[in-house]
Amino acid sequence: MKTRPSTEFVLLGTLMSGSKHGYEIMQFLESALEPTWYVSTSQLYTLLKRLEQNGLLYSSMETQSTRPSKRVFFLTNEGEKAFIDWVHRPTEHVRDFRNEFISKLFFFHNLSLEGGTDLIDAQVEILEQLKNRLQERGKTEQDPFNSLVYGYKLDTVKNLIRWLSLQAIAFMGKDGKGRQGVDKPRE
Amino acid sequence: MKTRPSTEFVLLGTLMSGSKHGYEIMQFLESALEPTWYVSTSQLYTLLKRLEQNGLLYSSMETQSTRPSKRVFFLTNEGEKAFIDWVHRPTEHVRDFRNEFISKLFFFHNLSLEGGTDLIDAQVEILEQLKNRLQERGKTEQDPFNSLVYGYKLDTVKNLIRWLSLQAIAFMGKDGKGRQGVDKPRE
DNA sequence: GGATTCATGTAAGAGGTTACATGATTAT
DNA sequence: ATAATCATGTAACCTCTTACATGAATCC
Repeated sequence: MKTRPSTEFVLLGTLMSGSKHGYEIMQFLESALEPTWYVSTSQLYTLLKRLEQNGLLYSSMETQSTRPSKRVFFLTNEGEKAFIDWVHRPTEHVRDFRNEFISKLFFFHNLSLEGGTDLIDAQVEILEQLKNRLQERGKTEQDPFNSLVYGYKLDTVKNLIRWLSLQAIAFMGKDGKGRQGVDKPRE
Repeated sequence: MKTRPSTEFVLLGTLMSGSKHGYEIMQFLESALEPTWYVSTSQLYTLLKRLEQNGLLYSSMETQSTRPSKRVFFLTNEGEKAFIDWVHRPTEHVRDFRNEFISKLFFFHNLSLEGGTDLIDAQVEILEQLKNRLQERGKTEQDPFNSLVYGYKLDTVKNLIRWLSLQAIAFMGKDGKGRQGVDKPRE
């Protein structure tokens, strides 16, 4: 299965609150996701074109009297579904945490989506499993450099878990929705 | 100034301990840098060719009786200098820490280079500055999502500093060289 | 007889950056 | 006058991944 790059989902996400044209998306990303996500204008227009070709968006030109005409983009049902699936899915790789996971939190907040704490729980679960695998490896590792590396990774993962359990949970409770399912028993 | 990608420096580094042919470099990376760096064979040969074209390596074919002939690569003076410069330079961006900085530590260990603790000190210094900038930003930030993001980044940077000061320093002291300059006063 | 190891590469494509290109309007 | 804002794109290039291509020797 070919996975779509996160940047495309971020663009889809900006259209969840209503149709926008390219320049408007750019401004939105600059103001709202500034410390998290950057998309160059050239890439922005390229991606929008591709998303339309793939049926996740459609667009129509709007002529304006005193301004250049603009191409306004709308989500298709497929596009909306793709975004909703993505935003509820935890991040697989630690390297994607900073951009991808954090921008998911942004959309929970920005769009007042439900299930934010469930996403955090699922993400913690994935990291706990990784933590266990790293601890196993660390035990049997003989080489001092490899031990250092596993120690580093373990340290990183533990810190992520701590941050998720404290800061991210607090953020969701305060500002995002997502209190649904708190009583759902875990297996 | 166009900066060469880290993968090229890693290849140069593998040749610091003596000339090798492509397949040998591949095996070395698999065994010694396995949890840190991966280079596909196709990319490996592409990069070796490019490094030779850029004058950092030269090669000669060696025919073998019972095995396919192999192209053996040697560092040029320029190549050696480029590696030495790179390996002593701290990493600018946090996102490059995991691969780039850690593989620098590997080479200090693997090649018994001097100045490992100096590199760690310089890296800590860079992160301290970043930490200060993030703390400043955090103070004035009003938006709750942006606060979360700055908090996350600050947390990450603090953890890196702690890891460097404890684990990385201990590793250098135990196995790598790099005790030179320990008495050098800091400003 | 079949899998693994040894050994080297090319080609196509995906994702992203940088540079280039245009042009009217509005604010200073 | 000139700089910034509004508004959309193309082209070239870079890094890396995936797939393709070959072929002898040795191990099981």
